[in-house]
Amino acid sequence: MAEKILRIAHLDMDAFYASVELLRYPQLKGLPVVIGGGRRTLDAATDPNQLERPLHRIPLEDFARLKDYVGRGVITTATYAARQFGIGSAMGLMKAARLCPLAILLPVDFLEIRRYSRAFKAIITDIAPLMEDRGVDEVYIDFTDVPGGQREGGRVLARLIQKTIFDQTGLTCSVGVAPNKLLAKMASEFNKPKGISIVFEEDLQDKIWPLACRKINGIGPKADEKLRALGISTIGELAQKEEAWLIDHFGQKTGVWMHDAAHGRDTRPIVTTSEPVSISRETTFERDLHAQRDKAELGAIFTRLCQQVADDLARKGYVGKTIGIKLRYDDFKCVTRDLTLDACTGDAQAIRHAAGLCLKRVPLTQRLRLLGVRVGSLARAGADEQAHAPAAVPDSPAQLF
DNA sequence: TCTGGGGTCCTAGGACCC
DNA sequence: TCTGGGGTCCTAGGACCC
Repeated sequence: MAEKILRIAHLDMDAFYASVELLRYPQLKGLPVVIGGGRRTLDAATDPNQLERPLHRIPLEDFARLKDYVGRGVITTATYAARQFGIGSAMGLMKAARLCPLAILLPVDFLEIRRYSRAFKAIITDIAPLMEDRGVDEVYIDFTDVPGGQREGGRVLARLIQKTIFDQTGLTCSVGVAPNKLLAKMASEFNKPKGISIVFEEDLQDKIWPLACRKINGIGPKADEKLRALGISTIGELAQKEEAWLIDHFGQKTGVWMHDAAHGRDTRPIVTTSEPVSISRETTFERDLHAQRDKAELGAIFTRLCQQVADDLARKGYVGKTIGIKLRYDDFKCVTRDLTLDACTGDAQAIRHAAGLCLKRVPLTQRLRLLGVRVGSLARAGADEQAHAPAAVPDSPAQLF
């Protein structure tokens, strides 16, 4: 019997949002479909009175009505047929409408997405219990000690999981199996869709070094740009650099990490459970609002956000003691302020009060496009039942704007 | 006619304590 | 009265990810 080696898998659902929609609307296969939306699209999608969710043709000729409907929504995903028009994820829906007036718009059905997300993860943990949740459509799985996890480098188990997910949900996924999370994540992208890629340590030069640095999970647009400016565009080129040189240019921590990553080294374990660090709610307004002129509207939104955060905390069973706000101005510049209380709270009024104090520390002459409320430094509710005295200062929402 | 929402982690400076 | 550190907490901003 061959020696047991570390086998870490990264599983990524193929076009998850679009695939879930296509299960419901198979007649849309091959058509340009964009999935996403603003508040109104989402309201329509979750309206229990609408038994059948409408399919919306984007009518270019009625731009005003469309704008009113999709607002400032962005695209979550687009089918391949839509991508051919230049439409892509995170693009504004209005821009997409211009690029492809006949595209079909589907609101994201979050309940359905969550249902399928839970379903495929349950299938995985039934087969391989050590799973790390990385969002709705991605997980890491430790194959090392699972039956079949060592056969063909993990291919046999990957195939079993793929097939079981497909048989039970109709959805497809791609899997990469490697000695660690870093390499597994890259491997899962090699053969999309429905791909399986097996990477061993000795594959580093052949399979990893030719890739762009941007393929490393953790190197984003900024770091990539800086690397390019230094004449480095592939992982292989990055690997040629001395660690000390990278530390000089990127700092101690990032420099060491980059050097390790380029050589395929990653010792992060699979994390099967984790506690949240913060819980927040934010909203982009349908139009930019002014602190003075739109005082009432902003005040109402602010109060609603605080209430939503309080509800989220209660539902998840947390309280927190750092209350923060986030503002985005009409020029997209962003500021945050926070305030740490003496004790944890989950109370909407207390959150509203603390957030109000934060708001007073921020310039409010410019129009706003987004407002957010955050609670951090979380603790489990009821862990210590210290009665948090409600602030003596009267809550005065109207004065804040 | 641009650009969502919900997160995590890191850095860096200042306060404050030992 | 000059010269130190280290450690922790708080705050603000930013990069990055899904």
